[in-house]
Formats: sequence, structure tokens, C-alpha cells
Amino acid sequence: MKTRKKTLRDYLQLKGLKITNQREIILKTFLDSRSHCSTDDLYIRLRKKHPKIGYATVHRTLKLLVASGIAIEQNFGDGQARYEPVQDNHHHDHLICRECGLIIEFEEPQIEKLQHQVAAAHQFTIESHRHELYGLCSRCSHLK
Amino acid sequence: MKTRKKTLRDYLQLKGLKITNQREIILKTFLDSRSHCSTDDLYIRLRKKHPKIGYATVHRTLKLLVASGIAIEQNFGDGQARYEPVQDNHHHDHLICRECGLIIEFEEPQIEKLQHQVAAAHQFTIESHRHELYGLCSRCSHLK
DNA sequence: AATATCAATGATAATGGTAATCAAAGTCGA
DNA sequence: TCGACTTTGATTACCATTATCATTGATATT
Ligand SMILES: [Mn+2]
Ligand SMILES: [Mn+2]
Ligand SMILES: [Zn+2]
Ligand SMILES: [Zn+2]
Repeated sequence: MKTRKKTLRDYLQLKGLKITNQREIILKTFLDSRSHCSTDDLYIRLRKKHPKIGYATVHRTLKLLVASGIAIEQNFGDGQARYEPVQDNHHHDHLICRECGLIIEFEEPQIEKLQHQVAAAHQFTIESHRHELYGLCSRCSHLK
Repeated sequence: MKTRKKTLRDYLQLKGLKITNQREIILKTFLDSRSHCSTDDLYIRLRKKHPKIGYATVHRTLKLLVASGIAIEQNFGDGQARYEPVQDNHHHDHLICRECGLIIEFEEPQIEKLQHQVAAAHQFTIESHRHELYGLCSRCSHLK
């Protein structure tokens, strides 16, 4: 079982890129953060301990984490990309509360299977997918 | 069975808004266009016969069509919103080819049902959802 | 038909997330 | 240690979307 720090180092080496302090600090902070954070979220969090790290580096490193398979980019329709660590061999989709922003994760193997059937029926090769349910979480529906 | 022109007129009246030539021309052109068009697509198409209509009006009218239930806004991850006419009582989701941009529509009632079960299990009230499968269409997978 | 009121239009500027630029600094193999 | 090449961080550019505002238009009332 490879650590994600090792995964990043291997990826950088493979691509002829360089291991830098910034990249390792950003990776560590990203993994420690609550999930589904935006570039801004992470940049603000980083500034507390590492005020020298620039916004552009945070942005570029998040893209790098996606390219290396450590992170996945999500977009929940609020106009800014969000990132979360890839959970080993566990894909999930999301319920998103329009009122309070709560994000609930779910796994539903039957949906995944039906998806593949749909794709197969159209001779379509799936590379990725998004499945998001928007509405009100239980707390917010009660308050209405 | 109400025409969509009538639907728009009723909506405008209800909201104290005004029926204008621009709005009716944009509606007609939108309905005649191939589906999943961006604001730009529609604006360029309109310019041929109606060069006086401004981009801002096209943008505002598309938002109006969404608000009145005539159109639905989609976002397939290329950074620009796309619009398509709502098909009477027929929801569908999408397969999107990353290579050629082909968009295939699908309906899968079993997925819709499972979605509702997932939401119910979390006491979540669904208002809308997106389900998109990205990958290669049959033609593009053969060419690879 | 003329008028008054309020909304719509269209040219243009502002916004905001993302991505490109570039000089200075850093990495790492030779 | 040196040198080739990459990274960094400040800044600017990009681009879809949205706001602004003076002018024009729609509609109800007279
Ligand atoms: Mn998640
Ligand atoms: Mn469609
Ligand atoms: Zn909520
Ligand atoms: Zn294709």
C-alpha cells in the first residue's frame, strides 16, 4: 500500500517533474482538509502556516494531484471547481443541499451497473461520469 | 395542449413582464435550433435574420425560458451553459463524447427509481439532478 | 389617439474563476 | 559544483456571465 506522498513522487519522476516543498506541503494540507474544498478554500488554509505559497501554485498543484490520480475534481454548479481525495477503489456520487451546501456521499452499485448497460446499448465507452442529486437535506426541508 | 409561445406569454403576464418581438423571435429560433445550444450558438444563428438583437437580450431571454419552464439549462463541463427545450413529461440524461462532442440522450426509469430510494434513505428531498456519462461514442472508439 | 409608467433593449463595462506569462529561484543529474 | 531545465509567485490575460444605464418600447389609462 503506497502512501499518496509516494504516489505523487513517483508521478513527478515519471513525468520528469520536480519534487518541491510547495508540492508536498500542498498535498499534505489537501489531504488533511475537509473534503470538497475549492482552490480558494485550500489557499486560505495554507496561508496560515505557509503565507509564501502563491495562489497560482495551489491551483497548479491541485491540477497535478488530479493528473496523478490522487485527487478528483468535482463541479457542483456553483461556478467553482472542488477537489477531493480519491478514496481507494471506492467511487461515490453526491447529494447536494441547495440551502446549506451540505454534501452527502452515496454509493449505489445497482445504478453503476445500469449505467454500464445504458452505455453498452449505445456502443459508448465510459471514461467518467457525474451523478448529482440537488435539493434539500433533511434539516433544511424541516425548516421550510 | 398549450403551445410554448402561449406558455411564455402567460408567464410574462403573470410576472408583469412584457411581450416583445425579441422574446418571441428568440423563442422561435431556440425551438427550431438543434438542441443543447449555447448562448453563443443561438446568438450567431439569430444574427443571420435579426442582426439587431443584442447578445445580452439572447442571454436574458434564455434565462427567462428556463424560469418559465420552457427550457432547461445543462452544463457539460466545457465551461459554457447549454440550453434545450423541455420535452413534455420526458426527462432524460446524457452520454457525451469527449472526442467529437456528440450528445446522446437516454432514459432509464430504473436509475430514476434508485435515485429516489437513495434520497429517501438520507431524508433528502430531490429538486433536480444531473447524470452524465462521459467517454467515447462508438464511432470515436473505433477510430482510436 | 395621446400620455404616463414602467419594463426591455443593446452597447458596453464589470465580475470572477481559471489559466497564461515571465523573471527570479530552485531542483537534480552529470 | 555546475548547468540545464523546471517551478514559483506576482501579475496579467482570458472568457463566459452578469450588471449598468441611457434610450426605446409596451401597455394601461385617459
Ligand atoms: Mn465526495
Ligand atoms: Mn438533452
Ligand atoms: Zn441543507
Ligand atoms: Zn465521438
